[in-house]
Amino acid sequence: MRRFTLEPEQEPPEGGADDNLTLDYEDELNEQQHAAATAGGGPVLVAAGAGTGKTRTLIYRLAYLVETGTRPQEIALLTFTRRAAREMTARAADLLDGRCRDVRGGTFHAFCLKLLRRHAPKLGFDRSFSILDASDAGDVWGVLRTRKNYHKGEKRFPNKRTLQKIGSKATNRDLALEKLLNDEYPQFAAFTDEIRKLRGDYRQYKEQHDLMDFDDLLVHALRLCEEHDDVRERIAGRCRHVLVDEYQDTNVLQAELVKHFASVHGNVMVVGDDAQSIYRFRGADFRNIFRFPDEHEGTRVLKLEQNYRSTQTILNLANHVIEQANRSYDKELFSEGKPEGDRPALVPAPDANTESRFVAQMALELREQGVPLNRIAVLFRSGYNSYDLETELNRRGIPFVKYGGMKLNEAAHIKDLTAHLKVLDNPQDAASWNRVLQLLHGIGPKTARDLINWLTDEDASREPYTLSDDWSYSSRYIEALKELFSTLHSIYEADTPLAEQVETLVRYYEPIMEDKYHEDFPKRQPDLEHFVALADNFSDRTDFLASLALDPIELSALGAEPSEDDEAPLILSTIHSAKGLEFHTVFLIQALEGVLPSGYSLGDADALDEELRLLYVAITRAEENLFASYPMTSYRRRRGEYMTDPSRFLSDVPDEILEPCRLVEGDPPNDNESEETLPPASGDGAIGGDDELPF
DNA sequence: CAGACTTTACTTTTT
DNA sequence: GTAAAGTCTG
Repeated sequence: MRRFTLEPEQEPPEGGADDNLTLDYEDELNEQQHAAATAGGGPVLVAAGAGTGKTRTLIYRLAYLVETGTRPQEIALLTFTRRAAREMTARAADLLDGRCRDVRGGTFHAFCLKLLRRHAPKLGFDRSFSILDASDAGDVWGVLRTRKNYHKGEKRFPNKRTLQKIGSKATNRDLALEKLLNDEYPQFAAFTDEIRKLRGDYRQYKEQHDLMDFDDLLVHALRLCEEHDDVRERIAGRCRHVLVDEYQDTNVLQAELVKHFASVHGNVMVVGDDAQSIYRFRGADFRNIFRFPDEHEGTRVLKLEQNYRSTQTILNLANHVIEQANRSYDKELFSEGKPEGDRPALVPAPDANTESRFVAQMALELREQGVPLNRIAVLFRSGYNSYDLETELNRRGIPFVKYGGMKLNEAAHIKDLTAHLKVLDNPQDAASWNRVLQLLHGIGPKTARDLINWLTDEDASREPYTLSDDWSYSSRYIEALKELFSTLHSIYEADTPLAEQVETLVRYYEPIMEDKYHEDFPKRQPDLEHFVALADNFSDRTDFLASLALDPIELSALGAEPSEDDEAPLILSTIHSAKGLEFHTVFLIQALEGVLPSGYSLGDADALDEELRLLYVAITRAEENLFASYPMTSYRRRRGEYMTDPSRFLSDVPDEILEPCRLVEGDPPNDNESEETLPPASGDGAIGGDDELPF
């Protein structure tokens, strides 16, 4: 017999021999960054303060690994958003002319999805299982809740949305239902047994119908690793290096997953900042970052401390704010190589619209000074905090994009349309059938339920999307149902490209939408076209639906497609969505008690601390200027106009750190520097020449 | 039983 | 401004 000898695989050279490297890591990075980027194998924890070049370090880390012989496919880069993953791999690819492009990366959820698509049968699921987003999941809870008639009881039973939240929290925090209910939902503690039963039903339902919600992606990936050693080894074998960004925002499940992914090669680097943990509400636990060294033996802890982003005056405020926390954070940020800068300003405005005018005017002034609009961000706690500003910006024709608002797939008409696609993708998906059927005239909750029972009948071996003889349809809806089925069936049979399928559905759905939303049909209609265009980027329906769920499109970003010569837009963003980004100037609006900190957090010290960290994140986004503003009066439907209080986190900050300012209406008078002037209150003709800008 | 209509309560942040 | 629950009518 002939023998072949395989040459041993070439081991990547460990650091040191930097002669062959194309990048000068020592020159491009500071000492601490360099240490992190070129660290050898084994577990490494990088504790990085805000603005210390964390992203830059990770990018150079990627480049370094690839340059020293790790194949990009064997690097797993786990980030918090897809945007972050894309940006990072693209920037690393730029450094090494494309060589980093094949790094495997994405969110935990997306990464797990890929694993599960491959291995789902081992867990009793079909490979083509569908994904439920939070609202789909809520719909399933709703179906089960009605089925059990819990809503008819004497006392108020939690609604489907709340049930979904409760279930998800218990899963993500790995918490007993009873404890969660007692601690956080005492008003529903009496229903513990019912909710537990319902949760069992929910789990069973998903298994029977090949559905996974967001949490299941983590839970089942974990099961895969725990119950199938061979699979775990195969997966982990392909993770020669695991890199995790924003580790302070991982939950218990994700921390476990990281351990499994690194279980073969043991090369895992996590980067994070406990002071920036802002996802407690979805089960994140900043303590993960402290536990990491205990869980991974031989962890080296590296620190990034020098801040390159912000001026010292901005950092003074950040440091002062974070000191108010119950827990202490050991990092004191100091600025490196930046001028002192202007003091951050605290700007009270008489009302929300004045606040909006202030922001709009300042943004335009900065723009005149040569700061591009997309280097200016307006940050706020919740999506609705910017409504007034959006109106004001529209009125002035200032272009903007908003992150963290309504998503395309959350709009009712898009959900209707997607439900049809889901039913095509998975005829067992009762929640989607429920939505689809109830769009038809003559079908309400009861009829829909009966029809669904028949449609999703397990042993039914009939051709899908066809009517059956042994069912008595009412004449009330039979015509509509026939049309629905013939549309679905034609798509099912024809196997046309996805975009055409969607096109067909749009043509079917449009009249229904016109009827259902006739008052704002014109506003919604363009979205349907966008949706078709979106589908055109995918060839596989299941992929399209998964991407829609895991990588939702900002509704506002769709309307304004960036044509080349359009000016870059002003950035409006929730603080959460602004994580990891930096801007020349930051306006923090609605810095109000009850908003930031949110009214929901007031009773709970831990929750309050998280609100404080949120403020800290907002402040540390700013490079040069920071304006925190709030309206002194506000308006709410029931209460009418009322007086507000500024955020407790900002009201007691010494003047040397946060400069109190005053807004003055009217003509620009004296040169008092602490006063910003506004043009006279609007009305149509009142806008001065300064405001008529060449947009 | 569906659907139009009314009343009521609630509305964070994201994968 | 919306979604869920309640009420009335055909």
